[in-house]
Amino acid sequence: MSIAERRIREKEAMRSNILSTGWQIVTDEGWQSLSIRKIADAIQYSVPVIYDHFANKDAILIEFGKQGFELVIGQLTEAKARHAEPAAQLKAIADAYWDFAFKNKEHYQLMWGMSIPCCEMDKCMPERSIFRNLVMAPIVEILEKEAHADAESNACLKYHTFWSILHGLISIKMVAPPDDTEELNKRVLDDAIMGFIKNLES
Amino acid sequence: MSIAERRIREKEAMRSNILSTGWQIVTDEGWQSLSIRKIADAIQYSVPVIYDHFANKDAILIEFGKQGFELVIGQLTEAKARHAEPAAQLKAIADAYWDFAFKNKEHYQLMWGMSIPCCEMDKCMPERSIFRNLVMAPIVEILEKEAHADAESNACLKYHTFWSILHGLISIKMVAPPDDTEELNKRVLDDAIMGFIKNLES
DNA sequence: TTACTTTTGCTAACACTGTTAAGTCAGGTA
DNA sequence: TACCTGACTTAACAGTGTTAGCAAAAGTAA
Repeated sequence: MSIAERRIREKEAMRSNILSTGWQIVTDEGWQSLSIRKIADAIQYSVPVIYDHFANKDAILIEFGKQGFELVIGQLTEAKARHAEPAAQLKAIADAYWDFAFKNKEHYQLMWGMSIPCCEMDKCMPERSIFRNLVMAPIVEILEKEAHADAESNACLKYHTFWSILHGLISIKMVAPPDDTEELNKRVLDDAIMGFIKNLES
Repeated sequence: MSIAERRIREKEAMRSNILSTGWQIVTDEGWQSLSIRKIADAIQYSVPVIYDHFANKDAILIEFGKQGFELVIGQLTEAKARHAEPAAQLKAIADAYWDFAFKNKEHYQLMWGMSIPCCEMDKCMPERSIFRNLVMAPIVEILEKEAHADAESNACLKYHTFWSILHGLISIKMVAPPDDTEELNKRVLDDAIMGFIKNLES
């Protein structure tokens, strides 16, 4: 009983030790240079121990992606709650998402599988649908207010557009950082999102 | 004279042999699994000869990125030439860009440095500014037609927005391919780009 | 033609990756 | 006490990018 319990506890402790040590390496050197051996070295265990807790290296990176989703969902929820009007909510979500991406660059990249084969993503990431619902709700509200014929199916379309704009801007800025000013980038975001919202309402 | 010329010719032949053989591997197995040894094997030379022609593996991948730019610039130029009105030109460019991205997935990914450390990109890729000018021209035209106060500076903003929408849509579809229908994706593109153009004109 | 130099290409290694088979040894169980 | 299960290790396999050092061929000058 108690022994088995302790063993489970120890196993979980080891697992989270691997994750937090791994994350330390990621923040220090970038996720590209995370390696199983580096983790093993840091936790002072041999390499195969890590494979007792994770199927492979990708599983560890996917775990970080999940953590990223949990983080951003929290921040988006807060940002949304600060406003009543759906248009204002949408703008707040966009701003919060933007902030998150650049304050949590490593997380952001792992969330959208910049490293991981894409097919496994959807199964491992139920968080993506939470994110989706969060963004979709205010869009549906706006469309319904404007009494559009097919609000539901349009919302799906508009959701994709909304966060394509966001993700596009962020991707570009991440690939080629210092050739434009910080300020221009924020203006592009504002321009795009305000245009999008305006279009939604008309 | 003639001997030196032949040597240069042979050297260039070897270089393009490396590139075309490398590209064969990329199209067969994806750029992630391109390796120097695989190229060496395929061209039936030992590994170090490749380093006589390219500083490292990244240099080869960057070369493919360049080729991608040349390709897309050609196709966008054609698409643009088929229309007279700047709004129609912009739409045609967007459609052509979209087509290119999915018909040349490997090229597209290498163009935007999904593998390569970003800092070196700008130096190695003057093609990016050609691309930029190509897209910017019709935007400037529209803005000037509408007699906007600061057409020039706005165009820069709008250019970023335009292709952020494009790149965002494409990135998303590339990361998670089969969860939405082909048709929806095209509708999202049309929706986003038409909305963008409408905004530009008002 | 001979002697010298340059170029070309190779072998073999270094220092890393991810992953796993096989064995050791301690803790817990009957 | 004898056994067994698991935790943990060593050592290896099969890859990766990269480079030092050497042999042979090719071209040049006497």
